Amino acid sequence: MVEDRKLAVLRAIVEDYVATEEPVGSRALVERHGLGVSPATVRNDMAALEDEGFIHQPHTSAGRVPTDKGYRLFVDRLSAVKPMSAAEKRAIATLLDSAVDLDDVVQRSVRLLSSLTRQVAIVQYPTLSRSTVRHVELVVITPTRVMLILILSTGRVEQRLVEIPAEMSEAQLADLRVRLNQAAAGERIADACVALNALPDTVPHDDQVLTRTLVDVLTEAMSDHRSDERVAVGGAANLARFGDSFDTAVRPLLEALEEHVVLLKLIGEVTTGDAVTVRIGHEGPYSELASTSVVAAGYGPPDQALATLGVVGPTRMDYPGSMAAVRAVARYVSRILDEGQQ
Amino acid sequence: MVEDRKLAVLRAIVEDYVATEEPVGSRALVERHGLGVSPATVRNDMAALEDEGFIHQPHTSAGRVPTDKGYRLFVDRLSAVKPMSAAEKRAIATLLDSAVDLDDVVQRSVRLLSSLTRQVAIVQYPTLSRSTVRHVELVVITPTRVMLILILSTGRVEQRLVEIPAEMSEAQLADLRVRLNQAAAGERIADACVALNALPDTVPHDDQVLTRTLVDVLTEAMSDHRSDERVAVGGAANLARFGDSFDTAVRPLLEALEEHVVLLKLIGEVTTGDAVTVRIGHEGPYSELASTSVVAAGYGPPDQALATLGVVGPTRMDYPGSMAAVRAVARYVSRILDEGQQ
DNA sequence: CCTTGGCACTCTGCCGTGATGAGTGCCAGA
DNA sequence: TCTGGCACTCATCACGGCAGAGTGCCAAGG
Repeated sequence: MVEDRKLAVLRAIVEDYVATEEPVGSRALVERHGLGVSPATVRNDMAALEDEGFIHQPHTSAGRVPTDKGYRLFVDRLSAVKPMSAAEKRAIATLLDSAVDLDDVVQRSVRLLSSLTRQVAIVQYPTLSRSTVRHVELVVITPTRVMLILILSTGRVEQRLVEIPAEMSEAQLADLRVRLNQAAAGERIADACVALNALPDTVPHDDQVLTRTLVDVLTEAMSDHRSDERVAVGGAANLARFGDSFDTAVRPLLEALEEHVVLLKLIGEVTTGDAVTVRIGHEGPYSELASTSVVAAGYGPPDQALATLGVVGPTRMDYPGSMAAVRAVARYVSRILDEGQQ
Repeated sequence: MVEDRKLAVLRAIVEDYVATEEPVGSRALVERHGLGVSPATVRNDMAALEDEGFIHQPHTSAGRVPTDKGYRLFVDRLSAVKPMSAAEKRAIATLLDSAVDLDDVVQRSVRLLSSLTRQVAIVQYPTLSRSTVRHVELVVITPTRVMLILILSTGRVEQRLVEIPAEMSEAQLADLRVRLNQAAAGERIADACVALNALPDTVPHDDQVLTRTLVDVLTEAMSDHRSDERVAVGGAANLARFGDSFDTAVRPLLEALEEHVVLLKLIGEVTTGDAVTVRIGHEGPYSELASTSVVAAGYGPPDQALATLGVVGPTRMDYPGSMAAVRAVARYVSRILDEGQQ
């Protein structure tokens, strides 16, 4: 079937171009892949593929390079996600299992992803919005200062130092601690905010101001967007590997890496939950990053994605490998977080 | 005085080279700086400076470029730390004043430093070793799991989830909390470890195993070197500005930025407390970073440096400006931390 | 109808050449 | 001690020609 061979040619072009980083010609193609036809035949197919917009030649008498559309077809129909080797799986498992806390899990994931894919890795911290409040703790620092500690189901801890208007007795403190936890513990962030804000009206008049102060700080801490926006980045050194496309890929990416909001938007628009999302070149939201691709996946409990992780690299990247690594890491991280949960 | 003019020539060469990034010749020198002598005279001085190893010419018939030794002389004797403008001072103050917690202070400092100097900024988190324990908190998560929270005087919070061998009553928990705090609160890390480790012997026999478990986790958390080694990095996008020296400067730096241990060693060997340290090119500990310089300063309470912050860039950098920015930020951060202390 | 070998054509990349110009070192004179 | 002059050295650039890779097209064969 002719159509089949054309797709085989496209696949071969993508694979060769990713491997060699150079435009690939018809001769090299038939030699390296056992296509069983002559270069001339391949040339005809290439001309057709070019007409359809899947490949493109930088100039007459150069080899062909896949277009974004070509990569898209490759990812959608021509590539199988290649399974991780047993050794890689073991490496992932042992590295992540020995993480001591949430921060550590995220840090290790970033390192893992970047070294597995030899690409820039991005891991979003679990978002607050979908997690629940596990505990609220009050600690007296000085007579007029209290440290407010908020522990969430994801393991994230937020602390705030609060100035209180007047001294407070141990009994008051204990009472308040109980009340705060009754209102918030076990609730989702949004629900906890509502419950907490109703709290001041239920306490003795003398405590109302104090309670209001604390509740305000708590709700601020919960809705603090900083926490939603936190990401970890790693593997920037891998950018050095494609020093050739410095201005089109390295520089814009370096700039983007500083802007965590940009990164979140890059890897963030993943709705499909478990599946791996691939955004190729111009498909992404930023025109400056038109020659980079993103491979990302959500992670978290099976039913709901807490956050996203992924890698960013040049459009000319090893998609099957990256997709496999991203999927594997996302799964393991989900499992780790799930275990830490109870 | 001849010697004086030679130094003036060196200063002019450094300033011009930093500004233009190109080897500077005798003619350009007398034109741009009012040296009052002819190019020929300057050439003689240059020849002398070259003999003494302060400057160097890439090839015959090229202008001169300062050597590391030349930059060193410039930094030590020829440059005054240029004071920050009032606007800059205000910007630093307002940005840092609105930080909400330790993490935020560090993050903001990194951003500040990198945007002030247009260089890569590195800020070490305050080290544990010199800080004191402010409070230890126990929170029951499930009947056999306890969240242990350690709050330090620097504002740093460490949390650990601990499996306990048997269920524990509220009373036991409260008792233990008091005991732990009596032993550790207010003490330096090292002293707290000693006191805590003596604790299990003083409690009723039934509680000994439990206490031992918790104490072990606490001491582990305190001596956890991860925390000593934490650094924040920012401004990597500024690396894009010297894309010319990609292989000699950008690539090694990118690689170093991943290795936080390396970064700590880079900015870390500062003993002088308040003063700004400059390490130029080969003076540093890593031969791969021979064409980069580090400007760093310790910060923390007046008497003791808690940690270090600084910038890394090409040897061809604006030393007076960088030194001023580093010093200013170090001072403001010290003040902020000091205020947060009480 | 598809495939194939052949052939002319079009580029890019590379190399050697020569001209240009910036910058130096040195020397003799003020 | 400074200065102007002069010969000299290199890097850089533009130019032209050459080799090589790769294509498109065509006519012949399965």
